[in-house]
Amino acid sequence: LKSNTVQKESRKKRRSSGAITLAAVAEIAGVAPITASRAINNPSLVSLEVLRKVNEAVEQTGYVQNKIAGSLASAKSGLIAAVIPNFSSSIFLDTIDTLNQTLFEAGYQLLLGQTNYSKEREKSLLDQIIGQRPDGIFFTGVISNEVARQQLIASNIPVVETWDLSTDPIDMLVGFSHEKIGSSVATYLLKKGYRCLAIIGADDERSLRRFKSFREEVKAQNSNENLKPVTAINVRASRTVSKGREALMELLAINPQTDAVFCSSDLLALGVVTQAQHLGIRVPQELAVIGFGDIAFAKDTAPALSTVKINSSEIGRLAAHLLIERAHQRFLPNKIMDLGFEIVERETT
Amino acid sequence: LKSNTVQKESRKKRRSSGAITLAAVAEIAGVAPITASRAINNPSLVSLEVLRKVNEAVEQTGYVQNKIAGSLASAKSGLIAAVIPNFSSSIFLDTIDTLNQTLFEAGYQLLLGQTNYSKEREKSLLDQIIGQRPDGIFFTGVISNEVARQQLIASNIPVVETWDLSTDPIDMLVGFSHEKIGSSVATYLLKKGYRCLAIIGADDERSLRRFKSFREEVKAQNSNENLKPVTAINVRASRTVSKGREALMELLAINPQTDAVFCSSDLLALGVVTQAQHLGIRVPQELAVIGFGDIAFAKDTAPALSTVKINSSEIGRLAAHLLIERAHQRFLPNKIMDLGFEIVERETT
DNA sequence: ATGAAAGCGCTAACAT
DNA sequence: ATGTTAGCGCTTTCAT
Repeated sequence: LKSNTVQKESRKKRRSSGAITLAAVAEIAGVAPITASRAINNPSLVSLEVLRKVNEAVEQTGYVQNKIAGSLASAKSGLIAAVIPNFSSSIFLDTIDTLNQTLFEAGYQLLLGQTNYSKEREKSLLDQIIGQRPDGIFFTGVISNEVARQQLIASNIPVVETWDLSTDPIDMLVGFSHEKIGSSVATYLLKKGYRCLAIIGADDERSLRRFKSFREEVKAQNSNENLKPVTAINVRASRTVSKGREALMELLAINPQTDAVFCSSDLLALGVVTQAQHLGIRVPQELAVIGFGDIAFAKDTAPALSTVKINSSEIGRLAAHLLIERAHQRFLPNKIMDLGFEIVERETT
Repeated sequence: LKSNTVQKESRKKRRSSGAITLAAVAEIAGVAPITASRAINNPSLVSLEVLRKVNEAVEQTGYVQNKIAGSLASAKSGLIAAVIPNFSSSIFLDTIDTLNQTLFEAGYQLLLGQTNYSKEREKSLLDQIIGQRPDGIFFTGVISNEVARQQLIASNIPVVETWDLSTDPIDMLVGFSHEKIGSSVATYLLKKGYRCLAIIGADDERSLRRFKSFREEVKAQNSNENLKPVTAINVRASRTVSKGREALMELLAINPQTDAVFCSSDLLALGVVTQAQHLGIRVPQELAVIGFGDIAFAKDTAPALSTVKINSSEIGRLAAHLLIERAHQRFLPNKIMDLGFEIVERETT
């Protein structure tokens, strides 16, 4: 049986990666390549007889589809890109986890890029990503850079922005209002009777927006009451427990009367609580602490941490569904979805 | 100027994704497509004049390379796949973080897949991944499934296995010995004077191997001393703080004299410490606790957590370098690298 | 330093 | 239900 790969006149040019191709499988099965393709990708289109022969040939050769070639031919890559700031902020990972699960079940692979909160990095990452022609792009946050926005719109790739609300998303949006969170937390703490409020947080854009409305709410309620101005400690990019401990020391040096702190992350809040315990400050009697994110073990710390809970898994699930729908060209009426938030009262407030 | 895309006889078949192609850029720049390609990918090969014209055309059109087409032509995808169990075990994320950083700087994109500790899932993920023809694959852990191993070897894709040591890796390996960790921790606790040891852990393969050698070490040292047998609490797949709290209750019910616990993760250990505090058990005087992983805030808990530290970032960095070297067809002498570990003594032992 | 030609391996489009 | 043909958009190979 002369079923060896025929070496042509052997003067023309050749390359080939050496891997088994669909054409080889088709030849063994005794059908045309397109028929083998159908048998593999859409079995209902071929006869049982053909299906059997093709499957046999696949088994025999150990054939694995070259999706690169398929992507080029069909203009569908089967890839969805996700852009995240980093892997340390575990708060985003629940979202990515669920996003990935949901996408995988629908047959998509996840292409992951991290920006480290750098706008330049975000731009070069975006070029790389668009180059890969993904079937959709998921962003943690919204894109403000106008050049990037235009590029995304021009690329015609479905986009979901998340973790925020904005009036003019590039395409789709699944998020919540940081402004509402800031004012709600302020109102909550004031209602609980705290009078000298402070904030400890990172200087990323979303934290800053929460803090801004927090301050404004305090100021607004100050007309009829006698409130101290809000003290702010900026921890830059460090959202860690140890930074929270340091930040409390800094805060108490500036304003020892502080009786409530709103932190931009649960880890920072945990640090504040730990440090307060070290200093013999009773939580929440002398100092109330509220975090942000509701990480998995917030309820298991001692005392259990009060925080702002976001349904981060739901963001991932919804974003995945939106992208999949869009990839299938389906009509989507609601392009902006507000998932809200919840203040979870535990033992630190 | 008739520079519009000429619609041929308009009876033949056409498709085209509609995006700007390299050919279009080349035409505007007045050069051949291959020259435009060189100007973009390897500027040193073209004259300054050509470079200028091509850059101008790129700017003008907003051209973004189609890497899918490039990948097909060059048999290089620019993608490296990473397989992780999940996103919740933050211990793996430092590795992935560094892996991703290092790869990005070298121009690679990360394709991420999660197995959820399921062998079936791992297999179907692998098919999907090989289909994308990545330039390398990173595994968290080692691959035991023989079919998968053969498939990977046949695929000819560079592979790094990690987080473990094995005598016959598929290709390259960056890890450490779980057996040595188990026996070292046992020796350490016994030297500190603890006499009734216990383990609390998940039932993944690597934890079990640490525990096995932990037990064996205790048994081995029992010949000359009078040690109690090791009690074991299996928490299945939950490596959470709250599970650690539950597990301690379970443990004390079974064996109230326990004076030292080795946990398979820092979060579990943290739960044990928290629960001990709730119960009024002094740590480490009445109960010693040691974790695994050295998560970022292990040093900031109260009391600070003793643990086993793995250089997880280094695993990512090394793996990235190995894959990149291999992708460039370079020779690699040391295929197995043992990164070791360190017992970090803090306040809980 | 630049270009012409020929594919990479697959699938869409149009037959039959 | 199956096949024929012609690309997808790029880069390799070989010339000049």
